[in-house]
Amino acid sequence: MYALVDGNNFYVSCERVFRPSLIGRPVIVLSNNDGCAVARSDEAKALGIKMGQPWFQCKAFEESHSLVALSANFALYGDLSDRMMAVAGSFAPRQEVYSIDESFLDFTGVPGDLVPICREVRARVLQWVGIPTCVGIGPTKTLAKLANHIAKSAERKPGSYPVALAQVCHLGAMVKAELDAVLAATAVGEVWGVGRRIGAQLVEAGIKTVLDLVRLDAMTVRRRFSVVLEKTVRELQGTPCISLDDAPPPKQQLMVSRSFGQAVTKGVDLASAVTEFTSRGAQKLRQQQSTAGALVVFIRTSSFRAQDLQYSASITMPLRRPTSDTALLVAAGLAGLRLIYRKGYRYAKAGVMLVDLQSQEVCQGELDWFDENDPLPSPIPAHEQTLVNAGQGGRDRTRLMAAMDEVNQRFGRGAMQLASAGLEGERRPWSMKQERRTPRYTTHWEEMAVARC
DNA sequence: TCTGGGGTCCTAGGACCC
DNA sequence: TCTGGGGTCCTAGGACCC
Repeated sequence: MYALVDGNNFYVSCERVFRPSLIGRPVIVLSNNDGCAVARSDEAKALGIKMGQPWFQCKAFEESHSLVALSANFALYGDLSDRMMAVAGSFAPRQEVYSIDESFLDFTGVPGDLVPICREVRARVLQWVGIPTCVGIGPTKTLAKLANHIAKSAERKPGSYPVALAQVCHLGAMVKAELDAVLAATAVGEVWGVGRRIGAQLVEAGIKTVLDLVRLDAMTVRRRFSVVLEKTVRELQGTPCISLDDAPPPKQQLMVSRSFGQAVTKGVDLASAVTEFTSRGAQKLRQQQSTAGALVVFIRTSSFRAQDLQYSASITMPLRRPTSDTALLVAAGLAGLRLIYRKGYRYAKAGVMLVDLQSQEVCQGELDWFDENDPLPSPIPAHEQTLVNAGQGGRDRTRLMAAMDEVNQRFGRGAMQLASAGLEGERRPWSMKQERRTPRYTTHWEEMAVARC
């Protein structure tokens, strides 16, 4: 049996841990640049605010309904997530952390009734971390996900499901008639793996509820739709097709991109953004002990600004050899930027993708030689190449990167960086708008919560 | 004025191989 | 007139997830 433990309105719940006055009020958390709502409290959902709705469209609720809107505080959410995962994980032999607010627990081999165990999981996460959760239990991951959805609905919307299913719902423990009734009351679009597109196609074909879907023949589904949906149907029927992944493999690609806080026109500002994004990417790369074989850099204007001239471009920069060296990757990124940058546009976003990732253990050997008349010069400037190629150089660079990561770990992100990243403030006109961010209570000494008697 | 930032998997089709 | 039967690898695009 699997259990899915999922934080309720996670970002909002994190904010409420340190500001209990927000409990009971409509609260939303905004995406980067305070762009749109990415988390909503139940009260905010009741106001009709949709997931992903632009902030300027719901701003009026601030006045009319005392809506509280906060900038995303990922330092806080990430830290509370780690704590929540640790507490939940202590209950089962295996755990897969699926996203910032969800983890699957694998109870295979654990004796006894899982419902009281999962109630205890819920209670302990609430007491030790302060985050309310719901738990769904089922013989497959898809059924556990569905059970979680039902547990949440039963808690939020009384009357939608039997009260007994609220907060903790065990689909594997139900008798058939009871299970069928619950599945018949759940829309097909709520199933994990059924998105907007396939959901609409299913409804069109008369398959409206989960019960309709679970009663289909898996092979027919494969023929009429896809093997992906076939797996989903088999999972709903109780046959596990998606295994628990408690040690996810390293990422195959890494992306760092941001929309800018304000439109950017100057190349030098784009260069500072590309430097920063590439540096972040290189750091992530070293964290998972990978190297990148190529780097994609892209810039684009805002498609929402119809009155602006539109431009979007990207370029793939192959690296001479796979690397995780910040300076080399940034050099490639900036060389790419030079090739795609055009004057006269109001840029809204830039990003860097690191691709062709492989383990840093793998290292293709190469003879060191340079031909000044090389008709296809490498994108990496010659002086950078000599830096790494010069005998000891490789090892020294690795130590340099390790030292940089350590400094930034200890003194905060950005404590040590490349000069082309620019300094805070006017040298970084592209930096994110975050006007409503709460303190990073648990990760920054100077922002720690103060208790007053 | 103002619209996020990441990821994965699968399939089809083309190029190429023997 | 008649033109095989396997493979692999790569890329682009679509669908999904949070």
